[in-house]
Amino acid sequence: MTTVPDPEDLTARARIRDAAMRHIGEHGFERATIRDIAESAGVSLGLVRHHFGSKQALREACDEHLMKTIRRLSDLAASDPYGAGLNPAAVLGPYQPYLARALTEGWAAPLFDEMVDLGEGWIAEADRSRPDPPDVDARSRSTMIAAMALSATVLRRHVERGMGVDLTSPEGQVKLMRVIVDLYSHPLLSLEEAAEARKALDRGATA
Amino acid sequence: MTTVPDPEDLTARARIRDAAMRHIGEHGFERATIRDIAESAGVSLGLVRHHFGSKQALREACDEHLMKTIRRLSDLAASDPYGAGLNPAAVLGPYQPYLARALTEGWAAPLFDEMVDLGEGWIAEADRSRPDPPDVDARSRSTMIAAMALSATVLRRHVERGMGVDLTSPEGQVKLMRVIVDLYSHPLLSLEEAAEARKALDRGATA
DNA sequence: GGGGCTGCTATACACGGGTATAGTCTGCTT
DNA sequence: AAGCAGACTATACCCGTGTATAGCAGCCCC
Repeated sequence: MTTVPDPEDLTARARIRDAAMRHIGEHGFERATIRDIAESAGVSLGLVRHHFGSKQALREACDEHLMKTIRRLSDLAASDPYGAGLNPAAVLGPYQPYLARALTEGWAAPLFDEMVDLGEGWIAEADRSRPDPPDVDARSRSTMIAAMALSATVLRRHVERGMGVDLTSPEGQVKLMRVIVDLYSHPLLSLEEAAEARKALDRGATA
Repeated sequence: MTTVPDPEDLTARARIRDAAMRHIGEHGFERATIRDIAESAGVSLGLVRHHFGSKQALREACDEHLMKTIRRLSDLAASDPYGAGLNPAAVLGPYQPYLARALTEGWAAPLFDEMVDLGEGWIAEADRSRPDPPDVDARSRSTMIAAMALSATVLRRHVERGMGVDLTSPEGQVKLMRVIVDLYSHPLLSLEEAAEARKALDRGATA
């Protein structure tokens, strides 16, 4: 998107980082090998170590780059209220697979927390015009909303199969947004059903 | 939950399988070693191979066991409408980490698809009492709902951090359910906002 | 009671892959 | 011109881990 610069123009260090993000995104951290990454970047094995020191450090550099990129893109998307807000994944483009790995393989906690922070303020504001009092704190709700928003990214393969589209394609993105807009504008539970469910929980029916 | 049988009672084969599910769930398939699994199960390295043949085959046996367990539990939970339906994860107990790995590391597609199937019928029924016509097909919506329902399982660590609870504990489960019930009974988008968002999508504002 | 099966252990093999080291080339500074 | 630093390569090391083989004990069955 937006005319990616020719790989030849990038420094070797950047090429290695990008290759690492692709490989880790596709295969996961363990299965991604430094040798494959080096080959993908068109450099020798030793150069990877020269620039990053270790595989762990390479991963951390990728994380840092991801954070920086996401922050930049989310600032950019803040001006487009109905575009990116609902589907943060849409903005990430090629970084999506890496993000999914980062989230599910344990790291990337700060990124998730940042999303929760953002949503928390958003929710607190929405609560002011809400008729009934919320049953749970805004932060917990924001956490679940963040998790749900990321579910399409994290479970991308399954969602693509279920919806029959390629989520990296423009059509796929539009389809996904339509689904999300529809779901978000129609409650899955009526207020009565919700009240009943809460009662069941109050009775301690967890077992 | 429900008085787990004493590990000593289980056959070695079952002990190995259970240990594998724990280890893979905790560390992922790659980082889980056969040696550690064998030690956890209190058997020798060779016995694992004797019973399962290869690491891949061991994983497949775990998948099969997971499927069987989930089917059994979901049948059981079908009679408890407000209990498990909203939060399938609640039912899985110790199998949750393995399920998360299975979903994010590529396998377990049939399981996800089964959830989508189940939800699709559920949604088709709900559509009949819906005032406005749905914007997208039931299957796509069911897919996203399934993904969202699994997000707490897949992103468990992050959700726990955000909500400040242990999701394996009864209190954590109740808290999670309360959040979900609240979110599902209150649309995040008003119908006007949704209409506006759809318009924006119609105009092709994907970029 | 010997043959053969199953459950199980111990040990060895092979290799992938992260790490480490030595060395070359280029360009810049003094 | 000397020399130094940084980018880069080639090669070797070595440990972890999946896989394979050989062997042993108990048990059933004719």
